[in-house]
Amino acid sequence: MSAASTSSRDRIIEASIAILDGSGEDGLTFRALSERLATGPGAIYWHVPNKGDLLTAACDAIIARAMNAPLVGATPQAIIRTLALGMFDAIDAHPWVGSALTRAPGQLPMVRILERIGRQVSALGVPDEEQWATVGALLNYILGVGAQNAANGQLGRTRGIDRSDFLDAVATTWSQLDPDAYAFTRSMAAHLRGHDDRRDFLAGIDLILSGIEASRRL
Amino acid sequence: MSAASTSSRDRIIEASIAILDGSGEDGLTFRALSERLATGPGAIYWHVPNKGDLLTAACDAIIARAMNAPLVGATPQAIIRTLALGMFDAIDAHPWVGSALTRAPGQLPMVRILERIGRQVSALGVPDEEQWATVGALLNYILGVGAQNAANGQLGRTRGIDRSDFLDAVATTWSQLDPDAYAFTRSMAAHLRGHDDRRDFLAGIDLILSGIEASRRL
DNA sequence: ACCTGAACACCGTTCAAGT
DNA sequence: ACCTGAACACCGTTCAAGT
Repeated sequence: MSAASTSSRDRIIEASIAILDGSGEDGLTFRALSERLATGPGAIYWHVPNKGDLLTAACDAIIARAMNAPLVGATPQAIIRTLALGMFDAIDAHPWVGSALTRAPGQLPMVRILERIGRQVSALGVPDEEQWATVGALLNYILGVGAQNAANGQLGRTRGIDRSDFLDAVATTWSQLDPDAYAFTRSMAAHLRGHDDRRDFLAGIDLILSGIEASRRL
Repeated sequence: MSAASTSSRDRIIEASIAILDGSGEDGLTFRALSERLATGPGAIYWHVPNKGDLLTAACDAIIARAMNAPLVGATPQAIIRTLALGMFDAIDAHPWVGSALTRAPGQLPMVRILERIGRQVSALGVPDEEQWATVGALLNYILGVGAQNAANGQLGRTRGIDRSDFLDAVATTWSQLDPDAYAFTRSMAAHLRGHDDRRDFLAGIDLILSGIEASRRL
């Protein structure tokens, strides 16, 4: 627990996060990593078993910070909203976390989120046999948004276009779709441009929360 | 529209689906693909611009079949349930579709789902300015489950363990977590073994649907 | 117009050899 | 105990050359 000392493994993970933030998932390479750490590719394998585990460890470092933030909120609902927003902001700042999360099912990063949200679902009074499905709904929704954010970030980097240019391009494509076959999608093209991701994310959380409350009243 | 003729591109996509189903995402290689098609790797590039687009095209073929199935259901809610289950079953049969979907945001596969679900959300009477967030909640939830299914399938293949062995391993790990720090996760370990993914998936859809209905009543 | 297959510039991972 | 760096077995993609 000596906060001062930093192990080789910690340095590897920190360097990985820096590379992932700067160059995305494709940028994280054992060669790039070893260059940054002024060592050989083989050295890293002494501390980390493979690339998948390295990505999960980097992901876990981010999730741990987000989930250990102090929880303000009077009600379980308010705390769930705070936790969900914490996840959104973490993934927004580190888009690669969104895809890293889904690739490590049942592992530590996911468990941290499961635990935090699960306790609030329990506090909400959801009966035991419904808790798993209820937490799952919240978790999978957060995961879906996260994965989508990750994909957008990745696309933006590889094609060198920023977010609003990308949304513009999608909106244009949508508005040129067949009016009969894609009436709804066309009607959404306009919304696409100006919409606030964070606000929409929270609206989804609120929808699930009110669904939980409605179920409780039956 | 001559259904009898099959273009080279169609043959490439069919072969890709066969490889993806049999060997997973890592198995889809331009070399493996060209071998199956009895041609050279370069030939494929005449019909498909790159691997990403190939994956999206294969994904779209699966999604198109699922979304074009005849819709039975008296109410918009019932139709949404049918559509969602269609997605679940498609991803269950082709796990790679789950991750391919998230990697093609705003593109055709996603638009097909958006359109089908969006129309029902509209039929539900959700006001225009809430439709985007509402469809997004359903879509992102489905996406999250799909991505998780894809990851499970991938993990199962690379580590050569089947689903129930994997769940067993996760349940064992969870039950050995710290009792104070991970009380909720530990209590879920038992549920993990016997749970029915498809039923839980539908429970999540119903939670969102009842959340939508509750919002409408305000 | 479409196909061939060698070649290029990379990967993750291993492993003998060092300190 | 930990690091080095060459080597192995792959990738996606390109492109001159063919038909």
